[in-house]
Amino acid sequence: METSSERYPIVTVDAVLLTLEEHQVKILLHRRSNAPFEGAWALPGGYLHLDEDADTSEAIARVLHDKTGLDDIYLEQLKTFSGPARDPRGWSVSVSHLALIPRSDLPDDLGADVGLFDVRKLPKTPFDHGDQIREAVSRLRGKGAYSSLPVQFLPAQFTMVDLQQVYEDVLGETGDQSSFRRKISSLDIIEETGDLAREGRRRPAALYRLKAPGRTFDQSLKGAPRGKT
Amino acid sequence: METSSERYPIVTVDAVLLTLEEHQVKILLHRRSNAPFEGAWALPGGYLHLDEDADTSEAIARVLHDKTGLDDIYLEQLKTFSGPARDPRGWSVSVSHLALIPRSDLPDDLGADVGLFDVRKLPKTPFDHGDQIREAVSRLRGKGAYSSLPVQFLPAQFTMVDLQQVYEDVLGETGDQSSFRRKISSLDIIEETGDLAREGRRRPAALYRLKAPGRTFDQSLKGAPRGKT
DNA sequence: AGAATAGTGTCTCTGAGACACTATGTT
DNA sequence: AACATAGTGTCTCAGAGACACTATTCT
Repeated sequence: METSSERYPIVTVDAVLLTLEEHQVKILLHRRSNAPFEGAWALPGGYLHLDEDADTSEAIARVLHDKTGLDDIYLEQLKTFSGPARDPRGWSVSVSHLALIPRSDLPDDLGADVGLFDVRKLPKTPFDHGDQIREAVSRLRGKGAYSSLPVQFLPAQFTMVDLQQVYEDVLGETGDQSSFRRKISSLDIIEETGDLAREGRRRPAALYRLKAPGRTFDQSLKGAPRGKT
Repeated sequence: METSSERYPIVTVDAVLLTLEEHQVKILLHRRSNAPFEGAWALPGGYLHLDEDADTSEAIARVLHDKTGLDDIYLEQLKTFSGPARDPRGWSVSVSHLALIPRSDLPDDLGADVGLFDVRKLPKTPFDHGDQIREAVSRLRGKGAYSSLPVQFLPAQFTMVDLQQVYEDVLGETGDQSSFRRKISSLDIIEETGDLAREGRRRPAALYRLKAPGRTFDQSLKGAPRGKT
């Protein structure tokens, strides 16, 4: 029966970490400090630590923590990429994850080896990172129209106007205010906090938050809240 | 200390192979011939063959070919399951796939170590196969309402009435004929073959086929038609 | 009070479901 | 011709977009 043809493949985890900056969907890339492709802009990723990771979501959460200092990032599994050629080190499997984060959770200055890039103007990336990014953006846009994914780009409290702006930035189209509010209400994913956003302008807006801590319905519960360290 | 391969986890591929029999969604399980869980009903699955598999989809296609003799099965990647506890042999990663097949493509008699089970009355399954099955059925039902997934349960040629029956079997609810035809037309996924199905009953029905060989839109192109070998 | 932004009421038009009808084959 | 199943026409109602209106706060 099993005559293992060789041994096991290399296994890694990667994250397509997206955020919104200047009304553009941007991706966080990181300069590789090791071979292969040392010095190239690439997705944050790394190996599993079999002695500490509970699953691949925890593994990528750990990697992101180590590379960006952030915890409690919204994560969901995207797709697994595999094959003999995608990594020059040999037959490999990469479990790719979608990560979403408000721009304000990142430091203003990211440093020299971390950068945010408009997803429509990407630098050359190694491996199949381009495919992973395309997959992630397509997931965001595809489900974005009627899911709670874009909410992850906002801080915990936000106004309806903020929310509408985010959806429009993600989908690249503007819409009617009244229709938007109706649609969001029917999705039943946010609730009023009771507070108001008074930012010195004119009439203050009501503040909302995501309803269930565990986000929406289908895939989302995966690597979501992470009560982790 | 356990067999832990220290650096890399065990990597396997599994398939949740679904079909439709007697208007029920059924899953193909297979009696394990090896440890662990020898003799238990489990998902068909196996190891990667690094010297012959081009990716995980090809790997699971090869496994299914070896276990059922079938080629050209509709496949799409489902999700990757991982963790230290899901397999007693150690930290493991399983890339799970959804496979759909017409009942008529399977032999009438499946033999003693292959069985079809109603997805609502599953036998005990080892590993996290129960989770994988739930995930697959939920994907089928979730996307089934407006995707071309259920078409994969039918042979290459089928009538509108056949098609409606399949959707209703999958979703578990009946609907209006006129509405159904309008919805399917708007999806633009099938086309008339020009032939008629004359099965000795009364008026013959027009025959249809899936439009693009590459199925629908979003995820489906993954492991789809497979001009394999 | 007036300006500016937040938030709502409502008209219309489209699209889905319900249901009755027509069409075309078999016996 | 009668019948059974395939396939279509159309009515109605609910929901989405467009747009004008009202509400609340700041200066």
